[in-house]
Amino acid sequence: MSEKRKPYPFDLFEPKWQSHWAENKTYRTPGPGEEGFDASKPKYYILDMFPYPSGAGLHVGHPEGYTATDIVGRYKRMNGFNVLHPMGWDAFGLPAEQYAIKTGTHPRITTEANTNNFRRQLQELGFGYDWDREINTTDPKYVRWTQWIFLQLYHSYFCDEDQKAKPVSELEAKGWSQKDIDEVRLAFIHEAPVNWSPSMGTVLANEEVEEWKKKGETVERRPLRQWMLRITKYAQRLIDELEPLDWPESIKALQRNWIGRSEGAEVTFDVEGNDVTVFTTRPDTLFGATYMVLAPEHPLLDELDVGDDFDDDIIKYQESCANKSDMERGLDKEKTGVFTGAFATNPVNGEKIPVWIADYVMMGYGSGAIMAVPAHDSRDFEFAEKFGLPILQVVQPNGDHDWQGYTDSGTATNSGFLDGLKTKDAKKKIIHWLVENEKGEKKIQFKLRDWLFSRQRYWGEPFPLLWDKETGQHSAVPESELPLLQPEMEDFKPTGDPRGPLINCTDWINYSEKLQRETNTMPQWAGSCWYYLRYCDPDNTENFISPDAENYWGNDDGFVDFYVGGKEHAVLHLLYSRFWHKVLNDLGHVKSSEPFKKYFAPGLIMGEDGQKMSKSLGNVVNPDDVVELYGADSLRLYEMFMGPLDQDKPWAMKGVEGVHRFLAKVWRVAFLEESEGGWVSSGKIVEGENADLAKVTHQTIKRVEEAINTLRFNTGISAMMECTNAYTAAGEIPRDLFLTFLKLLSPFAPHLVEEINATLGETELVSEQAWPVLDESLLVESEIQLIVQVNGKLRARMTVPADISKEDAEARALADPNVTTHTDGKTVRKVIVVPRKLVNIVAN
RNA sequence: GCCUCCGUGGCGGAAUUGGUAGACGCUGUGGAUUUAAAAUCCAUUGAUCCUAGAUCGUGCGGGUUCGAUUCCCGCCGGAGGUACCA
Repeated sequence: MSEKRKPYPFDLFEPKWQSHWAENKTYRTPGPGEEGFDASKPKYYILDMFPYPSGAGLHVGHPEGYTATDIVGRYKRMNGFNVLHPMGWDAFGLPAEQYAIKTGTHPRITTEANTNNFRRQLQELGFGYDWDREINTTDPKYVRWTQWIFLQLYHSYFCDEDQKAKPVSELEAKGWSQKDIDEVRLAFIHEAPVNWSPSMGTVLANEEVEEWKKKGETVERRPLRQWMLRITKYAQRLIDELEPLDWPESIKALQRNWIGRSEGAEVTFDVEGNDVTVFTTRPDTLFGATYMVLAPEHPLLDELDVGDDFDDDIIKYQESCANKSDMERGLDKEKTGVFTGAFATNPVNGEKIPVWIADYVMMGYGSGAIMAVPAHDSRDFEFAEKFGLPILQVVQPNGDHDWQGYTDSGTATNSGFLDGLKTKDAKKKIIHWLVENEKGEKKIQFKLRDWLFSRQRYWGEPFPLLWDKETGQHSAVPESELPLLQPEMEDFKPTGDPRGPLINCTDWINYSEKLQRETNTMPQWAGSCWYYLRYCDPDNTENFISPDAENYWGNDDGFVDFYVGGKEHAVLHLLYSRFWHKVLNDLGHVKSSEPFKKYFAPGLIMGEDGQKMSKSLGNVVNPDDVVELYGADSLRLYEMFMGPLDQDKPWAMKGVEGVHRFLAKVWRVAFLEESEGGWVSSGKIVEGENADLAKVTHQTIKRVEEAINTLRFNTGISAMMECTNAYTAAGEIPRDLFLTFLKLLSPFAPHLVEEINATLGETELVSEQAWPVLDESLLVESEIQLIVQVNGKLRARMTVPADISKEDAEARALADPNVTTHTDGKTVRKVIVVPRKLVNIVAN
């Protein structure tokens, strides 16, 4: 019966305000052309990564970033901005499909239930989203434009000369054949070994393999025809255009690393009458190449005529490698390989060197062939040692290092015309020589690979493409037929057919006598590649975004002003979005070339035990439980008070109690508890003035503003706690100061603030009022404290007039008894006076 | 191995153009209020010397400086990313 007494009645007023906001559309943000739009205001577009609405519901990690953006968004609103702060659902995805396979429940049903639950949870946290702009990637009205954008890629190629995408119609006009156009299309079909998951019945992108393997799925290599997107053409731009963005350096580094740019040279060797090109970052070591290694899959191996004995070895070795993924190859640290029986001719000196195959050379990087310089490459060194291949020094190390296995730069030696040159200069000279002699050229190589874009799933956007049954040529579905939705199905089981589950829907597949539909679907990334654009104009039926909306809400130097979301998406999602945005930019559909001007990644919230939250560890905190016990404001405030936003930090329920107590303290400034448990006016809010409280309040304005601008919310909350402590101690608080304070707190704890504000008789919502203006004059101190150090050690504090002269400060410091005890018997060598800070006396 | 970041009380963390280390909160201890509890309030809470006051103290070792948590060099430890990428 005796329910735990609530320190303030959040359970009554939080739902009340949430309904009020929803009914009055308090956070509705009209855009250009919409009723109530005020074009005179500046705009601010602040965006959260939209969630995948899983069956498990919201995790306490979600509200971390969402609260941060909510605070910044509310702050900007109060400062006169039109703030676009939307929310939606990245709702395609495997879990709903797998649930469908198990239960027969259509993914659309599951998805709807999950989004409803997520929406409820977010609304119960009081976030100021404009729910009229809600989007869902599975909504046919959204799918239509995802497919439309895909067709823009399909109809484009990358022009190397201008470094941008252009319509393939330009090539058609020049008389290019379809076959040649397909060689350059941004969306193209390609047969290659891919990661096929028998357990899931789909292929996966390289980037996804490890994630699913961890979850227990099986993945194997298998050659299949797949749709790819030619992201590699954008590699250089994706690096260069990252530079000016306001992103954390660590995230930029992650992307650069992933794109993996290497400068070097291509060198052509003759192998038994065939040209074989290798890529090397150290062309200066060409004289030290003592053998060549081909990847086991290298096409040359089929051409070579080396005799049956060698052929057998080669085939045996190829078979042993074929079953291993790149990842597994990496795990076998022990070098393996076989001699092919063939020899290559080193172009620079005519040396005959043996050609080997080994799986430490990958077909997917460079040309799938290397010149091995064992003296100056650790892998080649290891291989040469194991197989007794010659090791020839061609670099004289800087400093006192052993030349064997020395991989840094130095001075060329045993290298003919390069001898004596520093590595840097030797590189230049040898490249010049290679070009002159038509044996190679300078080359920039990237690790980034083209994006495997097709999946064999039901719950994804179907490709709006058709195949001619006779010619085998593909073509696009007319735009008027978009969206192209999946057919209704009862049975979602994988067929084992690598064309995916849609292959069973014969009615759907057969488009006409001649034409058949593509049965692959797009990966989950597709919808999240462009959703930030759709929020600006979510109901547009003519265009994916109107030029007016694009123009008003976007920036030229990065569309979204501020993007917040987990760093687990730092590489893939952010890279894919940037790629699509650049294509849309190249084709003239958007003005900016980058989607996100500023980006920030909140840290992970760990379990109370300091470990990552997981069901198996039983340390997961459910936001619903926290809201039930302490209210939404407490949850919001706690997540911001835990520590720096970008840092990983452990959950502590005691900490929630702490901020809960703080909010109760604010409540009790305005209210007094009756013996019956009700609340009446405290009578402490009065008309009047109080210079001390005015000073504290204005200091708090300053500190909270700084905290919001630098995303260090924890320090802003500390400031508000100190301010509240001052109010509590004061007894009576001037009404205008308290109302000012409420404005400061409102972005953090909007429910509590609106409730107090309304009860005080104010009629306008705090969130719709202007942010307080700092009065610097109130912060001016007439007296300040100076500290006095002797030899850098604190010895005394003195209260002095704020405008004290250096001379007076020095004189008073030297006379201070706490100072003289430490200077007596010593000679004062020097006195440093830092105005308004300290006096340091150097004496010995 | 490489890239990026981090290391401050019992805990989360404050303190940046180098200037009082430990703000704010949690925990602990003592007290007030209460029939009791909840809630609330007050004091105290880096270590050592066991009062004063002093000494030590921001991972370790150096350096620059009147002065270093902050800047520089070299280590140690941790987190994340990536990895036979030629």
